[in-house]
Amino acid sequence: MDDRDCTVIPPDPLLRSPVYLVAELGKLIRRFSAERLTGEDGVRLPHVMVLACVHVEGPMSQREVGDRLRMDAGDVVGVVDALERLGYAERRRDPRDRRRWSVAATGAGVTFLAARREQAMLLYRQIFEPLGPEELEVFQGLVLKVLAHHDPRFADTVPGLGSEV
Amino acid sequence: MDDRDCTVIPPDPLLRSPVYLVAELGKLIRRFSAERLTGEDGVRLPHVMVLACVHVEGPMSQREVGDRLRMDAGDVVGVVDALERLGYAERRRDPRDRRRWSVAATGAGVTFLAARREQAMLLYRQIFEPLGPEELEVFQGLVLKVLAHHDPRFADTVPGLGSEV
DNA sequence: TATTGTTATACTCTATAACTATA
DNA sequence: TATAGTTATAGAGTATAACAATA
Repeated sequence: MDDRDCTVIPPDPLLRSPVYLVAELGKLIRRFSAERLTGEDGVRLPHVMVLACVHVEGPMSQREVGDRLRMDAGDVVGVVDALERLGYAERRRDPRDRRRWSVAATGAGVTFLAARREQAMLLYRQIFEPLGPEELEVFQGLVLKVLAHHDPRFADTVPGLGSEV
Repeated sequence: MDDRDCTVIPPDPLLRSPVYLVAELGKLIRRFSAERLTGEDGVRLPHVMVLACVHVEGPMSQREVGDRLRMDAGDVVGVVDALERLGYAERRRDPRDRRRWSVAATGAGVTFLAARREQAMLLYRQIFEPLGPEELEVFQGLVLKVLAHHDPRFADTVPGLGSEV
């Protein structure tokens, strides 16, 4: 048939273009996350990200969470709603600016995060398994270089080491 | 509190994790494509990919297009519908196996593709502008390594050079 | 091969409330 | 004060991508 007729131009430039490859890698990550990271409670990657954000960097407004994680401010609302329903995070009015809600992780949230973070790290080590530590470092550096070029907010993200989730 | 106990790393590991970085890069690419690649006729990236596929590799069935581009077979149907409406592609019986439909690019499609491909290449050169040719090569190699590890179909995609769209 | 429907993500638009700054 | 402008949150709604189920 014509599936494998060893064309003179064997592969296809499309299948090696960085844009296509990044899209495929994104699919792969989403599939992995959905299959093996989504909890019974409906907690998915964005929830873990937000929770980790307010835990690692301390309580902050929803707007700040959105800025940090490059999430739409409106979408943060829903994620925090879910986290609050689960008792993993809580909102308090910022007494200094009552427009703001300060989002903080609760004790239960921290406990949950510890377990889920382990799970996530294991998962992502599996995804990037074929890359050695130096290669992973190079990879992160290259992606950061591209991102920082288009979004100055990535510039202050020092290209040092540290790959958790 | 427990926000800042076990962490000596100031910025935030999340903001440098490969998973997060890939997701952000995906957003960037989608934003660029939507802003500067979407045609008046509603032709978007998937359409260009499918058209390029049947042009570069020759006519093939929709199922084969889906396999090549890792697209869902059902989604290919809609894309080919649109391409056919625009006169850029056509479905015809495969003369060698009349049970099969084969999708082929029309003359108008090839003309359109040439222009749009130029546009796409320019766009993606801009996205990956900060990377030099060697760096881009390394980047592609690393992504391919990860993909091939999880999807054997990427294995035969030789890690040679060739970054078009 | 085609149709239909579901889900997640990213985004837009609008409304409201609380803040800031100025007349 | 009073007024105008800005910001944080919230909700509704849209579009796309990826996929499942089925005809």
